[in-house]
Amino acid sequence: MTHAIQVFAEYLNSKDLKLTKERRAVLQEIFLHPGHLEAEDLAHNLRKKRKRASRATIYRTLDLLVESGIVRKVDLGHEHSHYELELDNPHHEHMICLKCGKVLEFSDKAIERDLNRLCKRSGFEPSSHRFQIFGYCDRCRKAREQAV
Amino acid sequence: MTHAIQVFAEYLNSKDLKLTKERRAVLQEIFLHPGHLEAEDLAHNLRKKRKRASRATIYRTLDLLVESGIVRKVDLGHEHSHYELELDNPHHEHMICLKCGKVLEFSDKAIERDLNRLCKRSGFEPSSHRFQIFGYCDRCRKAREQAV
DNA sequence: CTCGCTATTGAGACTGAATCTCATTCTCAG
DNA sequence: CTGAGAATGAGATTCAGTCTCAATAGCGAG
Ligand SMILES: [Mn+2]
Ligand SMILES: [Mn+2]
Ligand SMILES: [Zn+2]
Ligand SMILES: [Zn+2]
Repeated sequence: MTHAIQVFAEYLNSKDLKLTKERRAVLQEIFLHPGHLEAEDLAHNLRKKRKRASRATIYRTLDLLVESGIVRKVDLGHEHSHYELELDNPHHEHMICLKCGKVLEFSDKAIERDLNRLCKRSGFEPSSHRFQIFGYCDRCRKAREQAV
Repeated sequence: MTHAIQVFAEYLNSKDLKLTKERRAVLQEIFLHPGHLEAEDLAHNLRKKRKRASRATIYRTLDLLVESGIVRKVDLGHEHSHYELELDNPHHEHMICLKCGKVLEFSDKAIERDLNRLCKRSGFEPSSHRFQIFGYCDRCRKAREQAV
């Protein structure tokens, strides 16, 4: 957290931007709720704490946090974006349960190797990628099997 | 195309739905422009041919085509969906050029194997997945290297 | 072929996520 | 402490996609 604030402050400074109380509050809130969060949750949580920030500010701040490498935008197949910490949280992919929404994280060297091999073969220079698996988590799978 | 119409007609029939001229026109248009198409393009193309169909009808028809297994919805990282033929077009993943928008398709047995292995390990039952690689296609990569 | 029950259509209202506008307020370097 | 410039919030706006509902069309029975 302290480290993140520092990184953020430096980033903002380098761009002649300012570290406002709203931006600080958003970053703090992200640390309080680790995991995959959405902008509206953030707004909601801040409101409960009387640290309200407008939707516009929250989205603007999230963009800045992404640019500064503190937060990462993730696609979980919903109609809106999710965000997760990038600091101390290495790249990974997601399995998403279609029943309960649970998200499992995974990463696999073999897949990354294959990806690079495939890109090389087509002369494609990869800069990012994402891999999502939709299905049923252990719990929900068992519940379905019962039902049959 | 003939086959697709037949599949569609059967699907519609099985659901007590009707094969209207709008639905036929949409399906026909999809065959005329193979590749990754978007709903608005479809609307535009049909309008040029005086076969206009409303946005609502186009989206409704695309849903039906997906349900009947003729068309597949694909995510290319844009804010809107793309669609591609599913008939005679086996599952594959996409590389998307950030410069020119070009889309390369690829598929890889090793990745599919890894995916299944990883799911098994977590007790996750996969039902679908998608893998996107963002970066620069061969052409654009070379143009960038020149620029340096 | 005609009838009539249903499904379908289109215009436009609506939604939800995200972005923009702009007048007012805040930050921080000097 | 101050002022230039950045940031904020309310609300308007955008954009893809969905919904509503009155008018229309498909199609199976007869
Ligand atoms: Mn994650
Ligand atoms: Mn494709
Ligand atoms: Zn689950
Ligand atoms: Zn390109």
